[in-house]
Amino acid sequence: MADEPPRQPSDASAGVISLLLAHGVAPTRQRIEIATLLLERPQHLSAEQVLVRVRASGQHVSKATVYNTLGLLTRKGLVREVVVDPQRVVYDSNVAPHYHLYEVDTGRLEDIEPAAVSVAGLPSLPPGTVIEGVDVVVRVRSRPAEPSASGV
Amino acid sequence: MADEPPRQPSDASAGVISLLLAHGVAPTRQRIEIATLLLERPQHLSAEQVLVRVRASGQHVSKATVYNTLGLLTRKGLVREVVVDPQRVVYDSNVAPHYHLYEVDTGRLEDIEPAAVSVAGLPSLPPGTVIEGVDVVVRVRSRPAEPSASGV
DNA sequence: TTAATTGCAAACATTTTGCAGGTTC
DNA sequence: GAACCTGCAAAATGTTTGCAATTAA
Repeated sequence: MADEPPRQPSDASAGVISLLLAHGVAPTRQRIEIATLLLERPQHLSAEQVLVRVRASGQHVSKATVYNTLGLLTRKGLVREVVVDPQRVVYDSNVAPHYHLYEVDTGRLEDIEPAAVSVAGLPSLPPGTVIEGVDVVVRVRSRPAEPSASGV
Repeated sequence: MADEPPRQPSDASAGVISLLLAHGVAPTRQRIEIATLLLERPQHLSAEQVLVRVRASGQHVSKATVYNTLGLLTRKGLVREVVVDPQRVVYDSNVAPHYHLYEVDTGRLEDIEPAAVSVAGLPSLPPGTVIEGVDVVVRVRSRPAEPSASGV
């Protein structure tokens, strides 16, 4: 009843709304905001980073809603959780099959094309189980291993 | 509790003590206890599980010491951290190259022989970096994929 | 002795939860 | 109008840290 102008979906939002609907996610303002931000391009964001960016864009979203939404989007297959750091879940907007390269010194996470790695000969699975996914993480250090005895 | 006999290193402890010394770790009672428990056979234990088992064996070890020791043993190459669950680090007493199979429903973690999987064609690494390790985690679900209403 | 190690509890960071109030269809 | 969603704050992990007391070499 208030004379607030109705929210006009932008082009980007329109696409995201369709996507959310297609995946059975009710497109609320917060979810649209979060999904638009994440799906705009392939990237890796933590919940905290999502919160900061959404707020930076002028919208208000609570921390709880960010967590709820990221969990929902993951369950619905719109984003993917990546576990490389034990203390922080990263959400990957690239849900196509691919692997990761993780720089342990900097925390930088980078996609690896699936073609670049071949995983073959998977083991016999426990009975009654199916593969949900195969995660490959190449961990790299920024400095070459230094010999323990002699310096350079 | 008073007239507790002085702790005599058992055969197992003797081996562990040598191992600790060989890796530059001062063999204190707590470290011996934790290392003996972990290295007794290939297994995956969380810090909490280590704490419970050490105490079950009659020794007292504080939570802080368990965390400190597990971190130390990891740094010294006696155990390996496995990150599959974002909310819990698992310590693997098998430091030989191998991969993991993770049952997401039960939390069960199982080793996969490296021969069972082939990872080839690693990508070009960022300049100045070296591979620290390649983690492969096969995630399986206990139930077959149920058909979703809409295609993926 | 002397330096390292332990234990306790408080601090911390991340994520989850309960519930009142708001929004949507 | 009914059902769902959001926000706030408190709770629930899991892990780290500060510092005094203890232990090992």
